[in-house]
Amino acid sequence: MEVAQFYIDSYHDAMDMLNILRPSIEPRASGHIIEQIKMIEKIFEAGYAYESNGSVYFDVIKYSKTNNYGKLSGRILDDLISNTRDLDGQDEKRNPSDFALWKKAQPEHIMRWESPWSIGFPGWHLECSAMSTKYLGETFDIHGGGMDLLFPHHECEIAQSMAANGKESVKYWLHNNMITINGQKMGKSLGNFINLTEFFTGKHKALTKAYSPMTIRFFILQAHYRGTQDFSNEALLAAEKGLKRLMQSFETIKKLKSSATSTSDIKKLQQNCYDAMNDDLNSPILIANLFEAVRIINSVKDNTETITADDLELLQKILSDFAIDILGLKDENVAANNDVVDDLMNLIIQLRQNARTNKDYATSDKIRDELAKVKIVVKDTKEGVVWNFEN
RNA sequence: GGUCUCUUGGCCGAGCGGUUAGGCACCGGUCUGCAAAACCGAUUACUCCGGUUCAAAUCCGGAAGAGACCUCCA
Repeated sequence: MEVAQFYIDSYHDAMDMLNILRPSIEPRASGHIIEQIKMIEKIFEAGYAYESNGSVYFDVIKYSKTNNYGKLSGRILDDLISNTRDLDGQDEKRNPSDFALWKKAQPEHIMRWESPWSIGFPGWHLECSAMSTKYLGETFDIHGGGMDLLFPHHECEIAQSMAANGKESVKYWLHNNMITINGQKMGKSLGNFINLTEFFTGKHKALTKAYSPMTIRFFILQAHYRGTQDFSNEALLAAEKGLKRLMQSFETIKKLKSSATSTSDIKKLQQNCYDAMNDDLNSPILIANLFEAVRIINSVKDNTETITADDLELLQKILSDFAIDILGLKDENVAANNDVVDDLMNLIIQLRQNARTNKDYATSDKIRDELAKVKIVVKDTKEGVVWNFEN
């Protein structure tokens, strides 16, 4: 339990940093043994379970006579039977494709619960079916998961729920694909495994620098969830810059002035954003549209485009709705929420401005360079000097 | 070995038969004391070989390469 809690906590920490909302319920399998035993009993009553040597198995062959086992993963049962490898302990099953609902524990096994069949533990597909039924009902809308769980895990879930409840449990399945590192799959055995904390701190030999949680989030959103995605320093660097440009537009838009006419079709842009998300959550297309918004914002600022007050409001809403609420991005810039820092910076910038007025560029450049070393960026814009912390 | 998926320009990544995806990098320009930021412009594609079609990155067949699953770890 202590080990599990450690990893649950570090998982929560990482998810919080990525600005991922916490679920309302995070049920644990070990806390739902009773529900799982009850579900096995229901499957028994339906006639799709059998006991063998203290363990209970699901009769896939019988199930497939009236149901399509393999419909989610596109597998054919006959192929599965002929291609199953010879494994130890298969002799308890009537058929190699049958899967465990309850396993009798070996003497050394640490998971031990009482059940009508033996002291043991539930089969590894069962907890998902039992817990989802308990908290979401016999039928619920969306079931997510990684592509690697598609078969056999999710296929078995479908069969179990169907057998126990007599109806389809899930309306839509969402499977996200795997990630690769420099074109190679990420795997502990390959030694190229990078965890989130290592991304955030940059402490990994494959990383040349640290990448902020929002950079990672934005990077992931730039690829479609169903495709594989390749991590590399170059790609992460590109995402970091792109995100910076996107977030900068949030500041820029606040200062824009409206005109009598708009040179861009903002309503069309909004529709394009909705269309992108409606097309199987096509976040890369959505982001492309958001960059169109950025372009418009910057152009209005540069007086090469104009925008009406209504459109300006709509544009602000688009950014807020799609970038913040839907994509879950947030501004990571450290604000100067400290009056002392503000006063000091104003003083320094004043001194630098004096030097510039006197054409003492050696001094003004030195101030800028030295500030850059402590991660403070100074920019001379038409509207005046702007400074902020580099994150 | 079996089943399935993928292969896009320097990098990442959309695309589902005809229309500029987008981001980053690079090059030229505008602006700037310089830089940064921003804007404008240019350039670089569709693994290979056949086929279907007026038209293919997109459909079909084949080859090569990569990946996932085929494990009572969830």
